[in-house]
Amino acid sequence: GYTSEDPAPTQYDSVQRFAEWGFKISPLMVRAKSVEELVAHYHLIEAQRSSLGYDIDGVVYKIDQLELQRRWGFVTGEPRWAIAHKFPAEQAMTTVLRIDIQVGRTGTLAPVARLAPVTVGGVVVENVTLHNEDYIKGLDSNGQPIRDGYDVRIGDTVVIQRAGDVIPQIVSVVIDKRPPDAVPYEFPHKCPICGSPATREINEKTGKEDSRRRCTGELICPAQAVEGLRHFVSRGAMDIEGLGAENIDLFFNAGLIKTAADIFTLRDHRPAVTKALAERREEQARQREAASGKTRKNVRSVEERNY
DNA sequence: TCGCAAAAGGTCGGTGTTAG
DNA sequence: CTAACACCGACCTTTTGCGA
Repeated sequence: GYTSEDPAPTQYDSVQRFAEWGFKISPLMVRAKSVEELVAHYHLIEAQRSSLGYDIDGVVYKIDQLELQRRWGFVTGEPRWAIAHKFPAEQAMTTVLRIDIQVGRTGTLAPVARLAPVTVGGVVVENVTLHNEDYIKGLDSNGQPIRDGYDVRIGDTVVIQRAGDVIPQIVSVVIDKRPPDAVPYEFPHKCPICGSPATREINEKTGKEDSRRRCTGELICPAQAVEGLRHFVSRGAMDIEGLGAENIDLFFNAGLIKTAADIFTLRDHRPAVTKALAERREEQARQREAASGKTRKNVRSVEERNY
């Protein structure tokens, strides 16, 4: 919000003023004088977490003096005068069913692990990004081992968490549960969409191999074409309302849009556009019909298995 | 015109990369 | 070391389109 002047010279006293004005404030906020006091209070709140009646994922430490907050300012959109101390993320165990490769706008082959559905932190997680070829092997971008150096294989039992309580992430591989017939994942050297060679470029200056393998098909690759179109209409680019990723897919598959220029002559193909939209609605109606009745029960039974 | 459902838009916070 | 940015999955809000 906006204030014409500070309610008080400090964070703590400002919030106390809010209380005087009738706002509800958290009774758990304290003013600490040392790191030891901060950490002690973190553990105090952690102990009360489950009985609070609302969800929290940690605590935030802030510089009390508002003048100092202004002086310290921000770096990359993040304040230098406040930092979150999060509680350990909830973890869950599940298995890797498959590894799919997605092809992005720039041709990047992005591996995604499909998981047996598992509830973590209140949501059902079925996918987790594997980032790149080396990440699957158990190496970070500097060649250092991650997950104790274990690779991820189809059939593996893995521990996942939602990093920052948001993004699914594989924490570790339960090596004792690896099926005896599990084999190392072979990262494709051909684009799964267009079949063109997928290569890792060498950085000219550093001589280092790019961590990403990319499809060399460029314009002939449908995946790159569609992703390029999605990017073109996205908020960060042309920001075309009503023409999102779903509709780009529909119109591309119907042959109505092949390049960005085709978007601007869509009006000349009104009957075909209407037909494509109608067909999608019918297809969705069929799927709803087929799924009705059993979907919810299935989802619930999957959740129960997790416990 | 209204109510409903689906689609689209927007956001979050991690990882990972490149450029300078 | 900083800055900028792509990417990812899930959730919530807003908009759109349909049938009554």
